[in-house]
Amino acid sequence: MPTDAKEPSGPSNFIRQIIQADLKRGKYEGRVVTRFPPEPNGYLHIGHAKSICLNFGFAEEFGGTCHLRFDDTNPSKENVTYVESIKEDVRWLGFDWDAHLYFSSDYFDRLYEYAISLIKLGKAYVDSLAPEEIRAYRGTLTEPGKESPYRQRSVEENLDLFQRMAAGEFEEGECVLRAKIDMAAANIIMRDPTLYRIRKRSHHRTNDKWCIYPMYDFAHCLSDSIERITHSICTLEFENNRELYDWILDTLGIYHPQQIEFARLNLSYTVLSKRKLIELVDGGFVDGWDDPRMPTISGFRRRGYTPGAIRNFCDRIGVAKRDSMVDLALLEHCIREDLNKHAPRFMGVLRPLRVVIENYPAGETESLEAINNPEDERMGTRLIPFSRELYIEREDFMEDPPKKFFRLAPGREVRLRYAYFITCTGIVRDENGEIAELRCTYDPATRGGDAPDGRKVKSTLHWVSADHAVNGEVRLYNHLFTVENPAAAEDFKAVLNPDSLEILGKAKLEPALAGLGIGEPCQFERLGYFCKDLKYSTADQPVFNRVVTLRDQWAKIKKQQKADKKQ
RNA sequence: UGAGGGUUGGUCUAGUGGCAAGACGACGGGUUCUGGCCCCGUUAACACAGGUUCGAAUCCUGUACCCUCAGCCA
Repeated sequence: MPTDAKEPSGPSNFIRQIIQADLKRGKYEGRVVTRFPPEPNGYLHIGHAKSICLNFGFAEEFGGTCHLRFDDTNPSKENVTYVESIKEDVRWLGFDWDAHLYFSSDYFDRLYEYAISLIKLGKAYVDSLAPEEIRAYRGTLTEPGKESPYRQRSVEENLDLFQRMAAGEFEEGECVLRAKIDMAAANIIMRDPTLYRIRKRSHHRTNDKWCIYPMYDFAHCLSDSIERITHSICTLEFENNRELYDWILDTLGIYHPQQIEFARLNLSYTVLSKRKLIELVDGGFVDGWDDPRMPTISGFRRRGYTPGAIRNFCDRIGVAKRDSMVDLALLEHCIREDLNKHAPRFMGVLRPLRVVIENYPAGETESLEAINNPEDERMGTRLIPFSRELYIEREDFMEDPPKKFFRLAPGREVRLRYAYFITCTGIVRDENGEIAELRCTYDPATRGGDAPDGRKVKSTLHWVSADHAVNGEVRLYNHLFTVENPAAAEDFKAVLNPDSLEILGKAKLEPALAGLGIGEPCQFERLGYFCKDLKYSTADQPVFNRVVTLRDQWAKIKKQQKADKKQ
């Protein structure tokens, strides 16, 4: 094994075992070359991240290389915008293809020559059947197909016709190049599959050089072969195509990588099909590909997820061949775990309730020291202004508190984090009878947050000094869908969660938050992790995205109490 | 009812003839200036039926159920 090999991440899996066995047997002379082959027709999502981590991960683990290859064989769907976004996303995830950036379209000349070789071998022919006829001739899952009347064309005629296809002498749909295999094959893929079709479209890289384009099955195995890939790792839906992958390379007698299939990722409460994601974007159901609710890499990035959390998630979900649905809770666990260790803490009040400390001198301000991250003392401390009028979270006060509610209530004493103990002495109501303000007293002896007499309080609240608060907008995100498996719904758009985005326009934030950079995740103590949005933040008003909530014991108790009441 | 795959706690994943393990979740407790983190504990699985074997999640046979394939998409 090469000396630069890395430790495997996560538990072992069947693909690693295949690679290890191949290495042991000396197959591929000890090389490990993988590739990530996206089609540039959409943005990358978390399912692609699994594939990226697998391919780049194995290459790194075994001291090999991983190629980034754009599978751009269909000019009617692909464009450069997608190429750029994909490169950005792979880089952001932390992977480096080094010099190995390729395009299937780079191989169009060689692919054309391989097609000529197949024709000369008598293994491919130009078929002039109409598309509907080809479908009818293919047979069904249980009945064999019929041979095309054009199947017996001579090598010379096929060569001539194929060259004329390439020269633009035929219209789209008039003819195709097909492999000559077996119209009665049990595997439908093998019933003379189409190799080349005519598309009179300009390609984003080869422009108007070609009007014939290779199909996936033809281009993919040959691209793998040309790049001397060793392990061609793809998803389960290509299992049936492996027979064709092998047939093309064997018939041509050229270098033959091994295709290995694994189960694609399914994540609860979201969809991971490119088609459905495009529908959400085009239908205006979300705010673009990078909407923080989207399961795209760019969506997670904007939401405030870190590459490390996503990589860790990919390691932990494992790889296997069975269809599965991973619980979104695992992804949330991964980002909490990362951010808990690394994110600086701040205080921010989402739904402000004004509090006046009656025995605190008006006009006075003092600074209190707060710890930036209790998990990492190297992150230091900061000063927070305190004054007579503050804001606390509306839900941290209840006039008539139920059992197990430890927070502020009339006559009750609680701690303001890093500040003082306060006791609620009165409620001020507005004309509608709603609670408009709280009157409290503070105990000067508890400065910093501890009582010299050793008395305890049941809870600690976050707060922001009214005069010093920065106004901001906060966006709370919830599951995009109301059901675990929206893909199984009759219409997945009908199960979109109407509450997936909640905008809070009147948040009061600790002044230090103004200095936080765009996209740097932080914790709002007791609430969750947030990060400043790169699209909507302005110089005078920051907009914060909630990455994920903190685990919330009280929310569970509340839910339970509500359920008990119903019974 | 053609072919190719699959089936281990609620979820994901190990196991490769010898004590069914880990993570997430859920539940309970401890600790705590975040009802966070951390710590401890509980819960809970080999699809089914036969067979081989001293011994089977693992090997064999059969059954059931699930997924993929009938694009000139990938």
